[in-house]
Amino acid sequence: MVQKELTSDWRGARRQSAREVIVDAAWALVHKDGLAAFNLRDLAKQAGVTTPTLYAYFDSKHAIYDAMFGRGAKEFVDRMNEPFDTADPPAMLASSAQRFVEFCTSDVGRYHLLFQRTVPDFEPSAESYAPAVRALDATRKLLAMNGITQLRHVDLWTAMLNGLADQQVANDPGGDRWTRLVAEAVTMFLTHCRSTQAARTSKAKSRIKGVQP
Amino acid sequence: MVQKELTSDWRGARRQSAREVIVDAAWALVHKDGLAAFNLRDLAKQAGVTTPTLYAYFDSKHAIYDAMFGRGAKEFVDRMNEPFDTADPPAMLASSAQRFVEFCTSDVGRYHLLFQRTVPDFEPSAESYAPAVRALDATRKLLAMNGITQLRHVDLWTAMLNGLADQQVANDPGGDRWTRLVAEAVTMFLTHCRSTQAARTSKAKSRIKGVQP
DNA sequence: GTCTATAGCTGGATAGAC
DNA sequence: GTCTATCCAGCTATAGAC
Repeated sequence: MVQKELTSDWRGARRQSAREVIVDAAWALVHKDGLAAFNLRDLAKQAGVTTPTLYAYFDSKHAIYDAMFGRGAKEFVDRMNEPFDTADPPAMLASSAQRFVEFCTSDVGRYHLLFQRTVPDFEPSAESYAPAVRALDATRKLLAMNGITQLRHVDLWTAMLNGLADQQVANDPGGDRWTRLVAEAVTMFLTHCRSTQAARTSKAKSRIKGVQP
Repeated sequence: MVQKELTSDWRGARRQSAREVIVDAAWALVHKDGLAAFNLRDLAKQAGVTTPTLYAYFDSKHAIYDAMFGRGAKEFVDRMNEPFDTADPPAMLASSAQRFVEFCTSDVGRYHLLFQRTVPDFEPSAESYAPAVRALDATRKLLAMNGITQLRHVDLWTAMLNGLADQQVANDPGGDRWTRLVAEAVTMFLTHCRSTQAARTSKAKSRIKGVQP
């Protein structure tokens, strides 16, 4: 029951492209009707095949979720790694934040699968998850460019952006009540990190000079 | 098919208390196995009755969700409105934030039903939702005590706390990786609001004095 | 009101012909 | 590999006896 992932021969290539077609259809359905309504009968119809044919390419529904997750994670890292139209670190960070929230709110089903883990008993495989890790690394790098290296602050960053996206999706879908707050949130965050950074630095200097607070 | 809500006579009171027993059992199950696993067979067993008996007290599964939501919302407002052990507005706000995140993370199923709306096609009735509105009003009042009255800032507050709770529940259940950041987040938020408040005030003063920036 | 029994539906997964 | 046909599990909801 092992899935062939090889694409070295034309046989594998055909198989792989057929899998892609199915994943295309799956995302089209989820985008239209939401993740909760997703089922294999509708998927087969959308892909122009029958249910058993799906099982020629995937072992189970969860395997399809996994392929969908992989696709979504790849879209995510690709979007987050697109070049910025500025070299100013704070501006890049703000851009990145905008991208993140826009990515989340532009496809609610994708957001639920990738970030909310709303599918019972589903966990992505390491392969599918890998791109998401790369995206987080890119974010960490961007934060570091702004002098932000503490895990505490990285976590605060993800929580803040996730919260904005979540409120937008849950309470004002299609609107901009929370997305429009992104720039302000970034400013708030940067100001805060700089001030605590400054405090730490001056504390360190004081210690060096032997001064007690 | 209308549910009797009257408790004026002993008949209605008995009925109401039977409903409470069922809702008790429902929450016990959800607390144990999660919201996604919740079904009526298990609920009947837990409540010590059979499935049809549930329908003597509720019209549908959604009606049970609604009663559960009402209970959860009441717990929420009760917890949020407990007296604070301080009269200092910023300290009260910080306490409130701690309470909120602790409330969310202490029962994941409850968090999903109340705040994530993860049940397909379920929306709480106005009656069940009412306590949640009162809780948000209380939060608004607390923020106002700290000089924060703009809708923008209220929304930023809810997004930030929701984000912290969500990350905690989704990525570190049972831990404290994000909950321990609450105090810092509150400080960041308050500092930010004060500074923009000051900017607005001085801008207004400048306008009065006829000074251009 | 409470039970036994079951209808009726949905949806994942498979057998076997072609 | 793809189909038709079907199985089977799990679930909400109801019929009818007591």
